[in-house]
Amino acid sequence: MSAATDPDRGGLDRPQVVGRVNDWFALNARDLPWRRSTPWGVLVSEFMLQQTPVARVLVPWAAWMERWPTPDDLATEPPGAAVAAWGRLGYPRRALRLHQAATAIATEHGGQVPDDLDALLALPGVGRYTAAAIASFAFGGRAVVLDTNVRRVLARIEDGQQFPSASATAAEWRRGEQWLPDDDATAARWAASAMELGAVVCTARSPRCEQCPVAELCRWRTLGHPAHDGPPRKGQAWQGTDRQCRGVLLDLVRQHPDGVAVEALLEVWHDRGQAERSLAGLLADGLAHQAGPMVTL
DNA sequence: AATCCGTGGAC
DNA sequence: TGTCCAAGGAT
Repeated sequence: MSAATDPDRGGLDRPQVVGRVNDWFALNARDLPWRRSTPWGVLVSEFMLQQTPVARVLVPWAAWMERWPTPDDLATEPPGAAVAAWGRLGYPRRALRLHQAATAIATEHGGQVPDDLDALLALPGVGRYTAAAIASFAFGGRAVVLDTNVRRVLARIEDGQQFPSASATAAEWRRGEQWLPDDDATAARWAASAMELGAVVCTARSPRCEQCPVAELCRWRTLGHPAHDGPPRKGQAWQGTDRQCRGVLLDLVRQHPDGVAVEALLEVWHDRGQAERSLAGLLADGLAHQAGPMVTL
């Protein structure tokens, strides 16, 4: 069966799409600083970019790399320094995991970020996406890089759907393998270009189809941009949650490098019981530490 | 598999 | 103004 008639591909010529998107990327790639950095710089950027937009990462990433240019530099310092430097990027446990990853790289990999997918996957805070991203972006390797952008791009081009499912399925990872060009260089380029397309053109809210290099090949566009019809995509609750409470508490600790009294800390949240529970969680997670009546990072 | 885990910008 | 969503990972 030819590629043009294979129903699994929706009549899509995948190599043609890859070629067009890669050509588009060659002319339109953003000049992001981690794209001209070291493997460590790439790793740091990937941690920071987990659920955090590029625009908010640029400044903290530069400061981080200035202060800790290598994994050894970070591993030498206490975890609290990483949490402090993380600032308001969100999900501060990522700072802890980044410190743990740096420590593992220092002790188990001679201070060099590994280029092997399995070795990367074994690092704290590195999952399937991040391992593939580092292998591909930092080392030019051939790996399936499947993030929210790529998932949305493929859902639209090939499935004709506005949005992919809530989380990546085994079928999507298999399909990602089928999309992957044979040679390392083209595969690495595709990994970056597909993500870039999703990030700046094929966006979730307002896709810029007029700027898309594969608009005439896109099934979603051909079908007239049908709205999402699957199960409603539920947003995360926020008001009054432990997450909000933890955020408030940790922010106060962050603002006081010399420590905050437990009593003063618990007073900033209206629900005493929830504040106590949240503080206990932060302490258990290692995001905060208590010495007598005082709490520090 | 479903939930939890921060923060801020865009609309 | 409130909702949505952003280069996910761990449990």
